[in-house]
Amino acid sequence: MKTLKIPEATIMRLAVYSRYLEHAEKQGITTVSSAAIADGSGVSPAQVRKDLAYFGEFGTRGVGYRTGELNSHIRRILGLNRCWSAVIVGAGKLGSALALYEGFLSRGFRIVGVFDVDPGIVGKYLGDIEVLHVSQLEELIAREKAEIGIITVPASAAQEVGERLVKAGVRALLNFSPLVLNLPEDVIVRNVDFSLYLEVLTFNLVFGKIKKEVAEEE
Amino acid sequence: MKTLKIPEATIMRLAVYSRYLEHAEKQGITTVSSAAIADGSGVSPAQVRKDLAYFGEFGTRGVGYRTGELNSHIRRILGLNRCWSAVIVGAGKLGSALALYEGFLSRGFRIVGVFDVDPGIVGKYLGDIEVLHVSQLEELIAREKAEIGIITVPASAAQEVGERLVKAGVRALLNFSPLVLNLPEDVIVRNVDFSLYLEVLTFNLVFGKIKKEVAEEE
DNA sequence: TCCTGTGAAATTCTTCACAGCC
DNA sequence: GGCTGTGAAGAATTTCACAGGA
Repeated sequence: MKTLKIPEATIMRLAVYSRYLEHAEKQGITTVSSAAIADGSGVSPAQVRKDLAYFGEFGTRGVGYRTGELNSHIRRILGLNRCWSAVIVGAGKLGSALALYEGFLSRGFRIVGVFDVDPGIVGKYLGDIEVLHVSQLEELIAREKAEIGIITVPASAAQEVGERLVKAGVRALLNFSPLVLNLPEDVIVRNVDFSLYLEVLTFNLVFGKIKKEVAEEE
Repeated sequence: MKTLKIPEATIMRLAVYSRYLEHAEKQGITTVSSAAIADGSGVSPAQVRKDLAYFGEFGTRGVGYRTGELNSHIRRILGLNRCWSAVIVGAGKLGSALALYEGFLSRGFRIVGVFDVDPGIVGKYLGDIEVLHVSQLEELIAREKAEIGIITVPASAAQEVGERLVKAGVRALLNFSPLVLNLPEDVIVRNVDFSLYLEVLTFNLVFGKIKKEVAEEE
C-alpha cells in the first residue's frame, strides 16, 4: 500500500501555519509566500512548501498562496471542516479553565460534558454547562456522540478514566496527567504536561550556559 | 567545538522518564530496567538507553538502574536540582489555573508573580499570591530574579508582553498564545496551544480512518 | 523575474545487534 | 543469564538547489 506516512511534526506545523494565516487574513493580507508563512511560524520556507506538498499543490508559482484558500485547505486536512464534540473529565482548576476556554470553539471544538467525582464540584456550572458526576459519563458520551476525551484528573485516577472513556466509545484522548496511559493501540493519545515544558526551558537555560562556556574555551 | 547536540525529543523523554521513576519510587520499586522505563513511557528500551547515554553511564550491566539515583541524575540534567522562579502574565482562566497548579512546585517551579491589566482582576488573590498590575512587571522580575515567563494573555498582546519580559531580564518563555513570538535568538521560547493538540487528534481520527479504508481496498 | 513544487543530498534521529560487565 | 552501553546500520526528516510555470 502506498499511503505515505505524514510526520507528526508536519501536522503540528500545519496547525501553526493555520493560525498565522488566520492572523494574516484579519490584517487583510490576501496573498502570502512560503517565506511569509515561515517567518510567522518560526520555520524555513522550504519546510513550509514540503509540508504542504504532502497534501497537494495549493500555490501559484511566482505568486504565492491565497491566504483564505490555503487556510481552508489546511483546516480540511486537519479535520476542522466539521465540529467535534469533546468531554472533560476532572473539573478542578485546569479542567474548569479548559471548559471555559474560548479558543476551542473558534477552532470547531465543542465541550459537551464536564465530569467530576467531588460532590462539592458536581452540580456547579461552568459557563452554561453543568458539571456531572462521572457515573453519567457513558450515557452522555453515547448521547452526544463525543469522540474526544480530555483527562484532567489526578495521576492516580488517569489510567482508570482513560479506560472508561475508551470503553464508552471515545477514540482520541488528550491527557493532562503526568503519567503515560496504557491503552489499546488504535486509541489516539497525546500528552500535555506543563511542568514538562518548563523543564525543557530549564534544560536549555542551564545547557545553553554550558555551551557558551565551552565555546569560549576554544 | 565538540559539544554534541542533544535532541529536544531526548529532553522531553527524560522528563517523562523522570515522572515514571517518581511513580515507581512511590511504589517501592528500587531497581528498574530500561525495558521497564520504556514500558512506562511509551518508547523503546534502546531509546531509553541512548537518551541516557548522552549524559553518562547511570546503570549497572546485568542489573538495571537504581530508581531514585537515576531520577536524581535526570533531574540534575534537566536543571531541577535548584528552584526556578517564574512569573505569569495574564490572569484569565488559564493564567489563574496555572498559578494555582500544584504540579509546578513539586518539580521545583515557584510562581513569584501574576500580572494582568484588567482592574477587575488586579488585586485578587490566587492562593496566597496577589495579582499585580502589569506596570509592576519589571520591578518584581528584578527583585525576585525571575528567569521564566509564562504568557497567558490574548494573542493581540502576546508579542508586546514577550518583548517586555525579555527586556526585564527573563531568559525563557512559555507562550500559551496561538501566535509565534518574534524575539532575539538567545531567548528560549516554547509554545503550548491546546487547540493545536486537539487538531493533532482530529487529523489522526480522520486520517486513521482513511488509511484503514485504503488498506482494505488492497 | 518571482516563487512554487520537488528530486537529491545532507542531516538528524532511531533501531539493531552485540560486546562487556555484573 | 541478564541487562547496560554503544558503534554501525537504517529510517525519517530537513535542507538544498533548481526546474517549471505565472
